[in-house]
Amino acid sequence: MSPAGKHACTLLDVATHAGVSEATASRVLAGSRPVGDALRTRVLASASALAYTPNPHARALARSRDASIALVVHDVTDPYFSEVARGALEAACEAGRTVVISDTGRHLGRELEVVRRARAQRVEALVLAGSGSADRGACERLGAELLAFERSGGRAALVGRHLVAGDCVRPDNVLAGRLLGGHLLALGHRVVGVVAGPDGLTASDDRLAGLLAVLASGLPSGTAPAEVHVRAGAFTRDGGEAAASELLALAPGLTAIAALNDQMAIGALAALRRLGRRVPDAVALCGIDDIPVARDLAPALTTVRVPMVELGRRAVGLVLGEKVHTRRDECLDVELVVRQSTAGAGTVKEAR
Amino acid sequence: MSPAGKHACTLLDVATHAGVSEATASRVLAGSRPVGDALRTRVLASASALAYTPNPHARALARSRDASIALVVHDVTDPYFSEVARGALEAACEAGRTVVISDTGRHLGRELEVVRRARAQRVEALVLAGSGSADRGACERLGAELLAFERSGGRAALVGRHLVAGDCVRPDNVLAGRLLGGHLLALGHRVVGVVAGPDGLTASDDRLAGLLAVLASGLPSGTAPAEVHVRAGAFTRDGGEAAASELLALAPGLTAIAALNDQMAIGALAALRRLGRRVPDAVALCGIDDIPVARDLAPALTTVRVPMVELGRRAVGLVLGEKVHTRRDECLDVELVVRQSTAGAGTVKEAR
DNA sequence: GCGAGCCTGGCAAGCGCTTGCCGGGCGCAC
DNA sequence: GTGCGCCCGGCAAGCGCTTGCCAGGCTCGC
Repeated sequence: MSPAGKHACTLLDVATHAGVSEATASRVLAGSRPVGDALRTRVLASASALAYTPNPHARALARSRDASIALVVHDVTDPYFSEVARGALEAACEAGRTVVISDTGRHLGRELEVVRRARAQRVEALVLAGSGSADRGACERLGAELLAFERSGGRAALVGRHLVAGDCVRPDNVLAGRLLGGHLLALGHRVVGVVAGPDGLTASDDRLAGLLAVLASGLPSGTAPAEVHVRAGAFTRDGGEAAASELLALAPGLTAIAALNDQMAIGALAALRRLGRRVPDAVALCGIDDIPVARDLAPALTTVRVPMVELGRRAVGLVLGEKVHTRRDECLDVELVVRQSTAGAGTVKEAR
Repeated sequence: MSPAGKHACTLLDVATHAGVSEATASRVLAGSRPVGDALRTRVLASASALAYTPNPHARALARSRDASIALVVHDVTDPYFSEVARGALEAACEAGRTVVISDTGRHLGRELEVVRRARAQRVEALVLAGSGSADRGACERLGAELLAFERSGGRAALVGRHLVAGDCVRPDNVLAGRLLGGHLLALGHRVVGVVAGPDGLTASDDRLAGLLAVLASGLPSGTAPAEVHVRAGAFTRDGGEAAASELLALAPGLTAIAALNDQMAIGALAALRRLGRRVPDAVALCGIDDIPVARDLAPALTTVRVPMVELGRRAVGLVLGEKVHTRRDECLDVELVVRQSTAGAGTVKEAR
């Protein structure tokens, strides 16, 4: 079938077949300039007759702008990131874009390198779903690189973090913290341990700020403030397990542990189990994100639902959407999901 | 710094700076032909002085071969696929390749389309980690497309499935099934429910075959065969939950459930919990894959460890490795991991 | 009725890199 | 000493597509 020499057919084939010039064919297919109806239909017909597929490299070269979007995550196997990636992939696919993905393995160096490459490759858009870093210097270098990327005409979006350049889309982290704090206070907890993320990450800092604000000041209903102990856990399961162990040693009297993400809550659960502290009877436990497996843990994990897929979709939406002059910052709503890990019989209860 | 007009510097810049022709510069950088030492060093020096980055599109266009590899998964949020993706990404990164990823959302149509696009784009390699399909027609079309892809010079590898074209790397699925069967028999289970994957998927069929073979014939040690009930569960958590519910209704007397992957085991666990059947006391439960969360479930899940990351790495290794004439089929070893979900006090025990 | 201006098609010059081919310079064998 | 062949550098022709510019024909205004 078809000439089918070495390549799928080229624009020239289409143009010839339709009896027009290559330029005209290009214009109708790209819609870059109005073309008369007669020709347009002829070209379109020829294109589909020949099953024409434009060569993306030629196009990228000519336009010096690649039509794919680069997605950077810290760890694909982390449910949070894979959900975000899922959303980004869906949106990109719907927009007909291909996405090149990189996994930094939580290395900042890799992140910088990837952004640099994205710039060199002149991809049209960049979505950074890495969780950021406390390292000022690294952040500045990354920011500078991102700025350069934008100045060279690319679009960038950050998921759940701020930088000197790029639009931002994030969950309402402060609210997430407040919700957890309010929930724990209302349940009567007065000594709570917090498994935080790495210092300096907006995601962790904001969640922590919201949580502490509520915990430290009590509820409007008159509920008294609580004593709080904080340990950082790197946002990973193992980090959470370690941090929870320390907390338990440090403050044996605590009746609740709030992990700032679900992965760490899973780790904390393991620590509690290992130490023989029953959840929620002896210690209540909660997380943030509502990763899919949260509901299948035993006890099912109380958490704050973060629209992870939507974060990914929006991020892609931003970088593909029309260019606006001000930097955007979208904040997505979150919602408390109460399950068994904070609701057991032994939990101290108070009138609401 | 540097001319820095619109683009990062080009090969021509390097050549000029080094005082050689573009062709020579190209050859030393690509190593496509020996070049005298003097020139070589000059060129290399200029390249690094100018921080030269080759334009991948120009290269792809000229070579009519893209240096990136396409990775296709059915669902990035499924831990199995994200682990595989992780391995593939690592390997690709080490080999200096970029990877463009597509998530088919478990739609066969998308899969076909993606392969087609990979061909049009002339990517150098394709890694298909989709789990296949029972739909003969779809498989044939996909196989044909893959064949065309290979004939056009691309390399393809399949993870955990066979097709008319492409190398294959997979876990020892039959062994995985046998291990589970042997384990359950040894524990004394004589009525077992099996939550299988979709019919027609090699991964499911092989696991099932291994499991049934052992279950139906007993152990060499003289352990008697078991009565088996099978229900398919689509390899998803929800499918597993539904299938397990059916099994329990169908054969209330079963003392063990073997899910053919961990996701379905998680679903089955939920079903058991909902029905008030304690695990492992009333019903033992086990899965296959050993996804990271398996050990954090309560009870921790007995399963068969599948080297998921390694599957991804190998797949990339195959497509990037030297071209050999025969189709390869790598089978990776698996290992039984016994945890609490089959080890509770109430489990019927027999001498080993 | 005629010129100004607009609309639309085509020409051709690239985008940055690779590669087939040519040719100059050198070493070697006879 | 001369001829042959080899090694390595350069020339230039693309890879497939986009786009600035030009020109022909049209419409419209005066």
